[in-house]
Amino acid sequence: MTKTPKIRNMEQFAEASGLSRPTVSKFFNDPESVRPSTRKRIEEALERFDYRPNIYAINQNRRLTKTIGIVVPYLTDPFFGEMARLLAAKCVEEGYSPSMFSSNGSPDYERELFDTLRSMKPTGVLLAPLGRLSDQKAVASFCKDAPTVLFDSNIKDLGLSFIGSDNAQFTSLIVEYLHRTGEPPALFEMKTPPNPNARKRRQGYEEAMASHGLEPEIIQIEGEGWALEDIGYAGGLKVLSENTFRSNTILCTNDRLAIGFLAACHEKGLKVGLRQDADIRVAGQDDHPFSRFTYPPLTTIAQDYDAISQRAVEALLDAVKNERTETERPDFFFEGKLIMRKSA
Amino acid sequence: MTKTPKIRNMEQFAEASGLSRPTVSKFFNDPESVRPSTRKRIEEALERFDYRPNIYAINQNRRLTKTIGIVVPYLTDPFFGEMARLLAAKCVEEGYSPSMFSSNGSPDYERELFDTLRSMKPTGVLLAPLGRLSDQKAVASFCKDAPTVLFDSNIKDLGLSFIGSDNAQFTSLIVEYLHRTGEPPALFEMKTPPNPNARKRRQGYEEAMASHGLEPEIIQIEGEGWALEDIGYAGGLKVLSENTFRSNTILCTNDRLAIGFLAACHEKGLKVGLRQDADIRVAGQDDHPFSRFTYPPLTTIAQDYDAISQRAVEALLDAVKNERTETERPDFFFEGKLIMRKSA
DNA sequence: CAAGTAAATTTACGCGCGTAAATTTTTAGT
DNA sequence: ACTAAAAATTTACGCGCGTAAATTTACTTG
Repeated sequence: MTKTPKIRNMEQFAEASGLSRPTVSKFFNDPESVRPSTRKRIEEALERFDYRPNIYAINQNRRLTKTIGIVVPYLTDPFFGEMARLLAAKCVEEGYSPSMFSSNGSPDYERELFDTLRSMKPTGVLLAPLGRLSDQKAVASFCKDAPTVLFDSNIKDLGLSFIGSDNAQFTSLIVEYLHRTGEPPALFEMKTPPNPNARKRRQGYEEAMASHGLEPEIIQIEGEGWALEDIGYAGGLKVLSENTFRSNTILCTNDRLAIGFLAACHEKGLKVGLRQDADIRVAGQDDHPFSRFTYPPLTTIAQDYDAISQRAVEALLDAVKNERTETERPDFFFEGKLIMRKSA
Repeated sequence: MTKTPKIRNMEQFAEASGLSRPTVSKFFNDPESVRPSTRKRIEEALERFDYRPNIYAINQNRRLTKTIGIVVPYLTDPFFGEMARLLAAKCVEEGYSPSMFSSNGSPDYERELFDTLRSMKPTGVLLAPLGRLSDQKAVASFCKDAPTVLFDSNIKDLGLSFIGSDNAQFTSLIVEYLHRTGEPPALFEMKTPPNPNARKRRQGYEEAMASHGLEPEIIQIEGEGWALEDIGYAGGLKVLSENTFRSNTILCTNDRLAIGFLAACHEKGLKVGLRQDADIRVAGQDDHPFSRFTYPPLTTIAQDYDAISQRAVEALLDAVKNERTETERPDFFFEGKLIMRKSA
């Protein structure tokens, strides 16, 4: 544990391992780039003298650093917490240092983060933009400055690639299920959703209903920002009081809204679920980490967090490696899996 | 928006603003350290030529960087997501750049993070250790290397300070409430909790019960790790099936366990809540972001996230400023507020 | 307006490393 | 064992900034 004299810099470490500094430097940039025998000598020296190159000195001279920025709109949202966590882990696996940021739902702060990220000279950035709230010009100019892959929330033609969900597939899958097992669903959504996925899901809903020869029924609620549970709760109370919708099956645009809507149902004394004596069925979309623990457990469409984060990192590194530009912009839309629980 | 010629370094920026480089350097280290008139000149130049000092070059020469590390055990847990988010925001307010990390419940990865953090030469680190799972020696040696303030999870005598909750107060508050409004609670806890707060809360429970002249009743469940909802659910199913406890009021060590336990109650067809016709009352501790939306809404004790994060940053910067050592180690335990909802 | 002080400037060095060019050593191939 | 190729070494420069010391300039106070 206690390692011998203190190594101050690469010079001293090179001396201690009996090599020259440039060779050691090569090793740290790519261990494969030196002869196996020298690699072994360096690795042995690393055992004896704990030394790590000064990250700041390294990065000062690199045009691009071995860093990847990760930006999510709101870290408290477990969906984004999980994404940030998985993305960071994948970056580490690939030998990069991730830097995580939360834009906290604020376009101003998102813009500040762009400046911070620019000054970090990262290899690339994995960005879940605020969506509708984002300063579109700022995002566009940032994407020009740093290799950026968007995820979760798409902005047309921006970035090297977009990784997200096939929202239309999500909705058609669950509409089909709900229709097959009971009344066709009404869609419960925000009038002005912060995230563009909502719009795609509405379109998906309309198409899915049409394909079954059904009349769509859309319930739009008020509310701004990212406190989706609150918005779903307040909006739910309102529409349940006014009783302005026909269907006994409510499909929420996303799980967070559904979680709020469920609370509103309980507040109104409604029995939720797929049993005969239930008053209403409720479904969500996303398979939020908590959806398994709502009452009743929420029927929803699961995103494949792991696949999405994996692909996002791959797409970024691939684009950087092959010096792709925004013109190609391959997008990946992952399909969701129906998770049948007791709420619908 | 389009700013004139490109500034490559501080030299050129100094020239452009008609000042010398050392003066400009002083400005960036502390804008107050230059005369108001020169400050104005620099700020005007900043408007015209967007320039930001190279962070790597800056940090290379500083013994300590203007960086603060933030480490949480698990970013997907909204409690930690929220703490990380708030801590990062406070750091920014104080003029520091936060770096967030999640140790992902892994002692090995926590140790790796320590090395990463060491090489970052941060001004300080805000660390929520894994707790019982942490490599105690590694934490201890890290605390010696970098100014570290612990939060959430205390490890005896380590770090410059500890910021957390007054766990005994939490428990006594809610025990008093539950006792006053119905049967005194049984405590529902993990046999081997990952976090030391659990132990404190059990002690608090035992004391509180004793102070009311009541016999404590402790229900211990199996389970390892941080998937607390799952553990609470599985453990809940088990104890509800065996029906081995007397009280109709269950106080969970924390909200996440309670969320799992609630799901188990529903699975077993139990009516939860404070109404006459309910079978069981359930309460938690922490006021987890999701607790407002459980069914029934969870009665709990609220941590003051904002105050805790504020104090943690203050404590760290204060200790660094005054070069405090681990010997003093002032600790802060915040009191909780009873949040009465419908589950108990 | 003088002296005294505070601030800015000039000059100069160093941080720890990347990296290029020229040279020497080691390795692989016949 | 000899040669060509590969790898390592030596030498040297530069990156963008912090920072110290000595000096000059600007501001404050009576």
